[in-house]
Amino acid sequence: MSSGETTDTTPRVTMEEVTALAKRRGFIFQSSEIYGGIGGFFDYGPLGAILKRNVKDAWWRETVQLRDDVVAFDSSIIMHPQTWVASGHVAAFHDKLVDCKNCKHRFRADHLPSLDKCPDCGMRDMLTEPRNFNLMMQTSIGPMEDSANAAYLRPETAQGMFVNFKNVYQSARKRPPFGIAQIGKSFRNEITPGNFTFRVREFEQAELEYFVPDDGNDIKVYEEWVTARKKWYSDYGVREDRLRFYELTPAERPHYAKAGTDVEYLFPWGWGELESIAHRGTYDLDAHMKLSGKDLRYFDEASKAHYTPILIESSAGMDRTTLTMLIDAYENETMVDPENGKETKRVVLRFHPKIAPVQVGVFPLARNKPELVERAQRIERGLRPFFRTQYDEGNVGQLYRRQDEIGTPACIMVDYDTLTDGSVTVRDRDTMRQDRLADDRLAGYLADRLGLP
RNA sequence: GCGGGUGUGAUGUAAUGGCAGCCUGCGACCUUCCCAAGGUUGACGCGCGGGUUCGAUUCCCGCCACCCGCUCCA
Repeated sequence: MSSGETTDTTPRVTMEEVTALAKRRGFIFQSSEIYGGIGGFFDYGPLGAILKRNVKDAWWRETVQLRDDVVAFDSSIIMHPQTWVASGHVAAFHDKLVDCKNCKHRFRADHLPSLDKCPDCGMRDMLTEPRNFNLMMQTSIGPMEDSANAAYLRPETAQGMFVNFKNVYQSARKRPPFGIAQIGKSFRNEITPGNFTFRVREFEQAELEYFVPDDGNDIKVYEEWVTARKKWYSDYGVREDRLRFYELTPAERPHYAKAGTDVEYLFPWGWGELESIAHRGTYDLDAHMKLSGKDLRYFDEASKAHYTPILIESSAGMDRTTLTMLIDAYENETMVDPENGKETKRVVLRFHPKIAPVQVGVFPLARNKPELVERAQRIERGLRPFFRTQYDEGNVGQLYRRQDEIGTPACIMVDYDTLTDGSVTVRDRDTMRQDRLADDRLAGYLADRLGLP
């Protein structure tokens, strides 16, 4: 969309490679596969669950833990149905849509001048009946199914923080500027799920709602958050040339928003949105105040007056970010052995050490030598409280390749010298270089290489 | 939801109206020991449901899932 793109848009990997590896190594599976699968839902396997957790932890650490102006939150998935009236989701998600059977275009029924003629191709009698497309998932509260107790699964986590603004501001003893953050599941009846875990019907969001006073600093705070989020992606190793921060034009953003930025990653199928950072004005709190009749303003001691805070929001998709980490780390590498000139290939996931599901692999040089096995297992157990470790044994080359394929940054080999002088070799995932060091230096070396636990 | 395509072990694939073969991976054992070494061996498959047929993984129909577009935008 933005002009003057200089990025090489050639996919580095295909989605087939990524999905095959994700399944073979236990990152991500299609949900309910033995029953034929169910569209738009996925399960995270042993490595994927850790990867996603690490992504969420990284977000939480930088957004909540390391700041004194953001507090934690965890709201319920099902909220009072009026919430979604105020948020606009009931209206927006209840639009009647018609399709043209001739040109296949789709229109909002209330935007059409006539229901018998297609505004695009001009054909008559090709439009379908207006149909409801409610993108919110419905359920019912209580054992009796009737319309009186209908409820929705939240399509975003943000509203839980909006409606609780006053609870938090009173109990946490915070005054704007301050933020509320949460990570949680949301649900949408996407018309067309697809692109693996990119567009799904059940997904996890990490959302920050930052409330600022209307003192003229709102744009500055918004820009600080854009900068903070840029730093986050960069700190966790997403390639800069595959990431862009697209600033929305006034026409592209809602009428109440003074600014908006989409964070986009270059997926194999093209640019896709990971996160949206938005200046939302007082729109959300105003809507809830109007519908509920409750006062959601805060009291400013200095001026002895009540104000509605301005909202700066960052809303990031955790499944999308996890997928980004997987794709961005994926590398098909061809190497030439300097000794014999032979070409070898390997698949390596270059995860940032802090999000790699396994950080340290520990192996004995030979599996049929009990003293090597015992020593390697002892070292692995010693590192386990501080790093995500994995013990394995087998053929040396296979052990390394297997760890490359799941993105383990460091591998420790216990050999015969270990038994005599206690030294081990540490093999680096990216350079494949090996360093020999004394075992009492191991923990410090790894902490340095992988980051503090 | 609409149009087009696809569906064979965990992965990537081959062939076939009558035994489904292979690569990689995975497990066990032997041997070797520093980058997918060698040997022996094992487990796992025709997406689901109907129909045609003596017999269907193969042909037909329906469903489901996936891929490409429309749509959606965390």
